[in-house]
Amino acid sequence: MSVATIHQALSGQIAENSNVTVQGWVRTRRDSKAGFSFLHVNDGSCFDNIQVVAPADLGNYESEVRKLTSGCAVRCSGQLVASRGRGQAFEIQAESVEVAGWVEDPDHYPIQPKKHSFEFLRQVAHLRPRTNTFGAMTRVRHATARAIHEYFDQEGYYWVNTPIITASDAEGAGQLFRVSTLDMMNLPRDEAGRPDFSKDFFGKETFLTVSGQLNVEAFCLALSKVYTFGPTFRAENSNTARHLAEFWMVEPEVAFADLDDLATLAESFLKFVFERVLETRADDMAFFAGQIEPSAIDRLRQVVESDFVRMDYAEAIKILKNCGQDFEFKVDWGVDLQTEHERFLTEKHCRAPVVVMNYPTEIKAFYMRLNDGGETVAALDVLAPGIGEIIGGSQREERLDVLTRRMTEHDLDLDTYGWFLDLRRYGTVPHAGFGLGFERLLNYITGMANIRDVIPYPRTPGNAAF
RNA sequence: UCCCCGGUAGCUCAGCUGGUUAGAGCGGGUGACUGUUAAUCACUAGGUCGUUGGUUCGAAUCCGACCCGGGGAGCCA
Repeated sequence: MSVATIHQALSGQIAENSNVTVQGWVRTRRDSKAGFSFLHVNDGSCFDNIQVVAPADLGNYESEVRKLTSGCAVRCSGQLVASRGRGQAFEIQAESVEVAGWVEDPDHYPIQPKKHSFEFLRQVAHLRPRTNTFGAMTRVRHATARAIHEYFDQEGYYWVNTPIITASDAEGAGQLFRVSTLDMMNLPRDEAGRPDFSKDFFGKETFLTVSGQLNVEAFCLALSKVYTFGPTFRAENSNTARHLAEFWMVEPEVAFADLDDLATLAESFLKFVFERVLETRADDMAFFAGQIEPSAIDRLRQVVESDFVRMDYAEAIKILKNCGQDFEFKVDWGVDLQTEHERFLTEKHCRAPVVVMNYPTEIKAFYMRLNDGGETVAALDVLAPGIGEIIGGSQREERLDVLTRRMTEHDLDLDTYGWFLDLRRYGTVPHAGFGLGFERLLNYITGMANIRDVIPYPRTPGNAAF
């Protein structure tokens, strides 16, 4: 009697009429007076449950099987047979049902076979993996991460694990989480009375990273094609469906590449990932399209099949000014595009993903490459129908004198970033990269509305439970 | 951080212009029925109405404060 996953049992990988054992958690139980009970069991290996038919002549039928409720852990052995009922091809005719773990106090078990609000499920984050939605989310999250690694691997990129703890603030802005082992009740002080970080663990002030980009640039200028994929931290007091204090970010960085090369990469990357997820998690995507967001599958297909439109920021502004649409935020050259503008461009004007390129210098970060004339930098945003910005990136400033000047303008400490400037001193080349919020990508793929529901344990202001 | 909305049974909610013992569906228990599909039917248990002050003869209902949750904005990925 071999142990099988429910996926194996249901997908025809196991010969009909052979004996199998499945292990998982009961979703529902229905009793039939004809002399058996139906157990629906899920082990997370696929979206579907397997139906176990438990006959009344099992030794523990009255004492145990008839007392099973949602959430009980069971080991079921028997013959895998063609189902006599509708709704599933195979089922297990049980010869034994062993209860591995009971549910204490079933009428208070939070996960019932019914719809729960996502707000409620966040409060039981340790049990929500047992729901259809979070099972599907977890598998799609995995499939997406895999697709990302697979894409970069086949394109010759190396995954670089940049540090989580850092002494530098990558963007010169944004709130950071402090990392310290100092005794907060008894802080060592310098002469000015300020905390003396030279006594801290690293001998200086340190934080959790807000981006791996600066660190990965060093590897880019040696290994040519690299990317980061890891956790990122922002201590901003943002309370929205799109922000987390701890999230995962993907940041490819390519040497000998310009902004157009980057736009090409972004397009090919997104298409590959969407296509792969649709292919590998068809069951879960069907669930998201059926229960969460009707367009979930169609809009991914549309991105895969469409040609991305490329336009300059200046052109985007011109379109928005002349389109006759009344926007809440006025459009003019020099302003950053609001979500309403981005969505107009991608959903109404182009009806396709749009890459907006060459933004005003003022509204972008110091490391982005200054275009001729200095008015704009070589930055791009990829806008997708239904969500807006999904990727932001730029060609990097590779010229030492220009970068030094811009860092000074942004009030950055040149000593802290000495190593970053070194990269422009020794064999500098044009290079470019982008950043993609992994959870935002998952929101887009699954149609889940809140970013707190596409990460196992969301960290947001005032909430680090579990 | 700002602006709105909400907190009533294990869950989803109704009740809220103040007035006898606070309701429903689902879930739990018991029974009936059935190769059932979130089955169906009957019965049943279950609530200090977020906390705390106040107004009142009387507060789930009105007012204040606080706590928690959600939506929107800003910031951004």
